[in-house]
Amino acid sequence: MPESRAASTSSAHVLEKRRRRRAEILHAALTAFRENGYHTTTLDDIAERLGVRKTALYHYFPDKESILYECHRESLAEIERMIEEAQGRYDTPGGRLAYLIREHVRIMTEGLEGSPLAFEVPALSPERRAEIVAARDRYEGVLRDLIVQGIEAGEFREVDPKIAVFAMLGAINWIARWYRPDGPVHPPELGAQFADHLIGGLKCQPVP
Amino acid sequence: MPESRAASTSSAHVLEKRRRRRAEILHAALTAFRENGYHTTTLDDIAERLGVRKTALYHYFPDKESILYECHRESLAEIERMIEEAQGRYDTPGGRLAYLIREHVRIMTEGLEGSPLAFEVPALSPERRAEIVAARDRYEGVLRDLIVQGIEAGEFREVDPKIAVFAMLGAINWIARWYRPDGPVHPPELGAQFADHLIGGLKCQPVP
DNA sequence: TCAAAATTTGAACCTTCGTTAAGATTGTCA
DNA sequence: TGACAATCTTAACGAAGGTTCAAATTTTGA
Repeated sequence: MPESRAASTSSAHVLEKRRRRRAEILHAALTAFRENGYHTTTLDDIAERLGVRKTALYHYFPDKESILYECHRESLAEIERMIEEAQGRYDTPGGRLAYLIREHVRIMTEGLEGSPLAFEVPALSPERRAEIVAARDRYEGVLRDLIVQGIEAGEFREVDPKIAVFAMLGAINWIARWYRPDGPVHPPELGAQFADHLIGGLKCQPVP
Repeated sequence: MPESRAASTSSAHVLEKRRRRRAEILHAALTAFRENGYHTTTLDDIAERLGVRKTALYHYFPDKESILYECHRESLAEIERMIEEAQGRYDTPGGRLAYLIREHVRIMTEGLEGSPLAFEVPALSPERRAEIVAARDRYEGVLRDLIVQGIEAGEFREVDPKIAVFAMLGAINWIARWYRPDGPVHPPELGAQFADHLIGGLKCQPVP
């Protein structure tokens, strides 16, 4: 069972090579999942993108769901890194929120890393789903807190923070559905407009 | 083949009964699809919700995909009815847009009708998918036009209309992912806040 | 260069689930 | 009530695709 082999038996070079191969597989899988969804993507599909037979994948992952799971883990790691970065970086809640939106958009578009996190969560086993959902909830909590702070500071009007966060995350996650790297929309402008749109909507009372 | 039987052979009463049963099946399927996704939902799951064996479903629909397809058709009909209603109803682009957002939110929450339209599109066959996507594109075009009009009228700031529409639809479609009829969020407030948030964000230049 | 480890392959297995066929039960209506 | 349609059930099929396994091939490192 190569999957659980102790690191001590292999040289650093071999391990590094293996790590890279795993990353390649994850990337191929991620793209396939994004294009066709988890369930309609077969292991053959993923293997074909790598010029290999599907059984070769079992040398790196114990089963199909684990591939999806690792995609989720990577997304979450990226999100959490982003939250770290945001700490004490801007002095207004709106500023921090704008930063998070721009970064999240970047993550969603760069390498499409955030895509599976947006969809395909129900495909995971209960335990893994719980883990992913818990992490996602933490992130939502961070956003909610920023909105509450913005309201208290008078920067935002009084909205239901929970609903506002759902609106933002919906807009961002939906990117996985329409964005294409070779399309006309470019990530930086996308992030900027999303930040303006979603945060502007919290600041201004629309006239009825 | 009861699926293609001519109407003339059956009485109005029988046809009406059959129509209601079909609606029941669609509703059960819709709920199941929404909770677990199309692919993880089995015909047994749907049948169980109706207290019936899965083969009974074949008396009403030729196959599983057709059930999903009919869900989509109903969603689209609802959306198109909504667009009709909006015609010449408000005099500013922002007003019409706000109406559409509120109504779309209502459709998404009432009976969860809009849910499958939001997700599960890739599960359809190419022909059917093309049909659904075309209708969805028309809807997006309506929204885009309203935004362009709003910009020209000076009601909105200058944004990329396409991106703005994706932000709105993302926020709205995402409702299917988190909204629960027995949850704390109530549709009318949800629709109102979404309209304020998403349209307010088009009106006001956020200070950086 | 050579033995051991790593990687990939081909073939077969097995489960799930959509689907079909034929018959039983229920409902309709003259 | 009786014939016919409508509805549902039981049993079984078959294809798709994830998984296992033993063997072949390639790579590693001394």
